Amino acid sequence: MKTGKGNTLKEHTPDVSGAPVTADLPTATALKLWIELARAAFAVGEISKADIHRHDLTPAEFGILEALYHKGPMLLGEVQKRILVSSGGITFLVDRLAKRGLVERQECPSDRRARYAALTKQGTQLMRDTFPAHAAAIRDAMAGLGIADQRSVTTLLKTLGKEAERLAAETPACKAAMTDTE
Amino acid sequence: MKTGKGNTLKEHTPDVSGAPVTADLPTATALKLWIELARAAFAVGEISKADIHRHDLTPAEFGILEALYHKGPMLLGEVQKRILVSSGGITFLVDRLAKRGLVERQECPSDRRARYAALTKQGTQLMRDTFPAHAAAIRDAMAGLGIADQRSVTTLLKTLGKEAERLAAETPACKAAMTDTE
DNA sequence: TGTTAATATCTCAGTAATAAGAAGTACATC
DNA sequence: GATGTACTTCTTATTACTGAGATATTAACA
Repeated sequence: MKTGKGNTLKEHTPDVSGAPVTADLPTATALKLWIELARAAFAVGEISKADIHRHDLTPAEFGILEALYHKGPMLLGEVQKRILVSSGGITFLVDRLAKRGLVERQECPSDRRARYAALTKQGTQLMRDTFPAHAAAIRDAMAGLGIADQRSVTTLLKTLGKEAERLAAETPACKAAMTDTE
Repeated sequence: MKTGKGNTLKEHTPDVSGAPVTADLPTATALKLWIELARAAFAVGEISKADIHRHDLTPAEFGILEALYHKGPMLLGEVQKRILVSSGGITFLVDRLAKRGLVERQECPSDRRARYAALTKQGTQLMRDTFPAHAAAIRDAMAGLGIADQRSVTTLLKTLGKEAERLAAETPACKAAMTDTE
């Protein structure tokens, strides 16, 4: 496999010789969860990425197309928040999609600084052709759990994610990084 | 996270105008789960990354140090499988850590192709100093859920992840990528 | 009005990583 | 032994993206 962006981090299980790091129970529990969370997200991400690469797109590019496909034209800043890239990144990515004729920029009548990104006919067609198969690949990737389990994990992860995002937003070091994308 | 590297992907919720993509129930459920899985992993990854960056390390570098700290000297290939980077990546990362005096290469007596990576005294000391705080940061990141919920999510994600990895391993496009590290 | 701050996008140098393949080494089978 | 295959690390070129700052516009308020 390859590591998706910054997506590394495995095993923290404290055991072996020489270097004792006996974590307390809440910490040990959280570390185990982090391992499984990272592993699961990575594995599903690989499946998603493999499918996306079949169309010569990066995950970030596909994220943009997907957002525009489902929500219609969006301001660049809105897309940026949604797919979580840097401000430079969204410009770069939209440029590249525009060069391929999948996306176009449109002026914003009420704010001359801002630009909309919108799918072209070709871009819409591409998504119409490819999204169902992509969704099916994700569905298959999740097939280890039944629907009921998937629902409960979703609920719990939503709670977990919200709190982590809240915490990240007030962590000094993250704050700088997040204000850019959030 | 990062997916990093490649860890993007948000919302697939099918709604809006013009472009109908009404997914069936299992697919819609899986897509919702994927959104929350990616968001949660990303948010926790950001917190982890912010902590790691305080020591001027990348997540991948920290992953190596962590593995060596807990398991002792390992073959480069073993480390590579563990932290999920490419074969070139592990060479690059160990080089960089070696330049900083945190890690050293050791010959393998039984196989002259292979090299061990091992923490230096300085590297061990660094982990001793920084790992507890890092573990605490992860614990706080997970604090949105109680211990019992964390345990059940861990169990479910383990099942999910195993199946996704199994599936990825037999998906042609992933296969090539996986054989490199797994 | 003029000044200052906040927004929205863009530019560009820098970087962590990947991908593909080279080189050396081990091993199985003949 | 000789030969072909598989494995382990390293090299080199390329890439997708970040981060810091530039530019242009809007908004806030004295």
